[in-house]
Amino acid sequence: MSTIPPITRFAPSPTGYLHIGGARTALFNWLYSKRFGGKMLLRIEDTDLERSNDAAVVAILDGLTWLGLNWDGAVVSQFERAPRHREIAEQLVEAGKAYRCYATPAELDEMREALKAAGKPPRYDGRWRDRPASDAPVGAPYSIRIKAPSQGETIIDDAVQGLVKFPNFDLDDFIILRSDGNPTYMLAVVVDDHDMGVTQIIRGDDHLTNAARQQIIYDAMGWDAPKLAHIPLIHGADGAKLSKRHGALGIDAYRAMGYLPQALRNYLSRLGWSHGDDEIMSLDQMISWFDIQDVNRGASRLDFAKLEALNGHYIRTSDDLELTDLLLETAPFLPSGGVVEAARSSTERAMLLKAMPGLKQRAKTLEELAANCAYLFAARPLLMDEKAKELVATADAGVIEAAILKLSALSDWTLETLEAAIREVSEEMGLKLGKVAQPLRAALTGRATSPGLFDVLDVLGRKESLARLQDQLPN
RNA sequence: GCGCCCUUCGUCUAUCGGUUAGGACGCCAGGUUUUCAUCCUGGUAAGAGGGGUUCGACUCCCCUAGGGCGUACCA
Repeated sequence: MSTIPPITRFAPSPTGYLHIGGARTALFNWLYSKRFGGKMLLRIEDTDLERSNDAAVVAILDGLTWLGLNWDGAVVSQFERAPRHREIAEQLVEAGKAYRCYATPAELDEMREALKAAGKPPRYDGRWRDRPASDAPVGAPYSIRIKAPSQGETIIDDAVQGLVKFPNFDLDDFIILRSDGNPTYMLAVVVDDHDMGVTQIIRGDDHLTNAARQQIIYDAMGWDAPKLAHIPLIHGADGAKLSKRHGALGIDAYRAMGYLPQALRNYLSRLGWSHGDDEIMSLDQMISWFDIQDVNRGASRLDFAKLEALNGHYIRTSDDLELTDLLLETAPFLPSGGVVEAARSSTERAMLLKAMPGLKQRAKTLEELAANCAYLFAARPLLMDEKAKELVATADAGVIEAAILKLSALSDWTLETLEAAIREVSEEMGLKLGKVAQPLRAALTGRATSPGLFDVLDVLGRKESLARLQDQLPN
C-alpha cells in the first residue's frame, strides 16, 4: 500500500445519462480516494462529438452531486485537450513508435472481410507500418497508428483480476489519431491520466482488454502506468446485460422512484464489494472499510427488492423534520408528489410533520410515502376505496355514532385522551377494539390500512375528524 | 471465429485447505398489534459438471458447459 495519497478519477462519456453502473464506478473511486486521503478527479470523455451532448454532462454532474460524490478540481473536458493528444501522437511518430497509415476506410473494410473469410482475426495487417515516407500519397488523409509489439505478451497487473496476460500477436496496430486529427479514446485516456497525475484507475471490467492496448502507449512514451482495478459489471435481474428494460436508467430515474441517495449508495457499495457480513453502513464506515482487495470478480445482478429494503430502512431511520423537508423537496419529481406538493402551507406542513412518525415506517420509497399522505389532505367527503366502503357498511350498528359522541365530549384532543375514548367505546359496546377501530379508520382515511387510528385522529384534529365521521353516518 | 474475464442459497455476499458452508434481501410459518407496516422468533435454500493435487478441497491446477467483455478512424 502506497503512502502517497492516491489520485483516482471518474471518466464517463457523455453519450447517455449517469447510469447505475457508472454511479457505482464513481462510488468506488470516491470511496477509495477518501479512504486513503487522496482525490477523485472528474473527466468527461467527449472526444466523440457525434455522440456527446451537453445535457448528458449536466445529468452526470447532477447525478454525482445528488449521490454526494464530490470530485476534486475542475471538470476536465477531454475534447479540449485534443491539441495535447495530437502533440503526443506526433511525438510518437517522430520517435518511430507510431506511423502514418494511408489506408482508406474502404480498403480497411475489404482487408477485414478478407481475413474473416479466411477464418483469421480481423486485425489491421500493418501495411503501412514499415513503408518509407516517400511512399505516402501526397496530400492524402492519414491516421496515426501505434507500433504494437507483435511478439511476446503484454501483462496487466490488475488489483481485482490479478495478473492478466494478452498475447501481443492479438493486439494490432490500433489508431491513436484519426484522419480528422482527433485522438481516439485509447490515446486520450493514456495522455490524460498521465497528465492529470492519476495513480489509481478504477473502472468497469469492459475496459480490461483496453488496458493492454493502453499499456502499449505507456510503454511507447516511457511513462509509468497507474495502478489498475477493473471492477465487475452490473447486470439486470435476468443476468443479461443491463438494458433500459432492466434499470439501466439514469440516476435521476431512481430519484424519481423515491430512492434516497444514502440507500442507493449503500446498495451500490455491496454490489461487488463487501466488508464481512456488514449490510447497513454509514458513509464513514464505508470509507474506513473500503479497499480494492475486497472487490469481487464476478458480475452481479440488480435486485430492486433489496434496494427497496434498504431504502425503507433509511426512510424509517430518517429524522422526521428532515424527511418532511425532503419529501416536500422531492415531490415535484414523484408520480404521487402532487398530493404533497399541493400542501405547502405551514399548517399543512405541520400536519405532515406530525404524521411522519406513523407514515415513515410504512413506506419503502418516497413515492410510497407521498401516496400514503393522501388521507391527510383529502377533501370531504372522502373518496372511499372498496375495502373502506365495506368496513363502514358492515360496521356494528351505532359504532360510529358512539365514537362521535365520545370524541365530541373530549376536552383535550391528545393521543392519550383519544385512545382512552376509543377504548371506552369498545368496552361500553362490548366490542373488540378492532371492531371499533376499523370502521373508524375507513371513515377517517377512506382506506382499510393507515397509520394507527389514534395517530390519525390526532393529526387530523377534532374538527376534521368529527366531520369525516359525520360524513359516513347514514341519513 | 479469436483473445480475455467470470461461476457459493432465487438475488447480494462471507469463507483466504479442515466450518453442522455464515449473514442480508426475498419467500414461508409464528409472536407482538386496532388495520397495514415496523419489530421479534423460527424455517426454506448454495459450492455449474468432470477430472486431478492433497491426509483433507467451495478454496489450488486442468478440461467441459454456461455467462460476460473485447475484437471500430465508439468510449
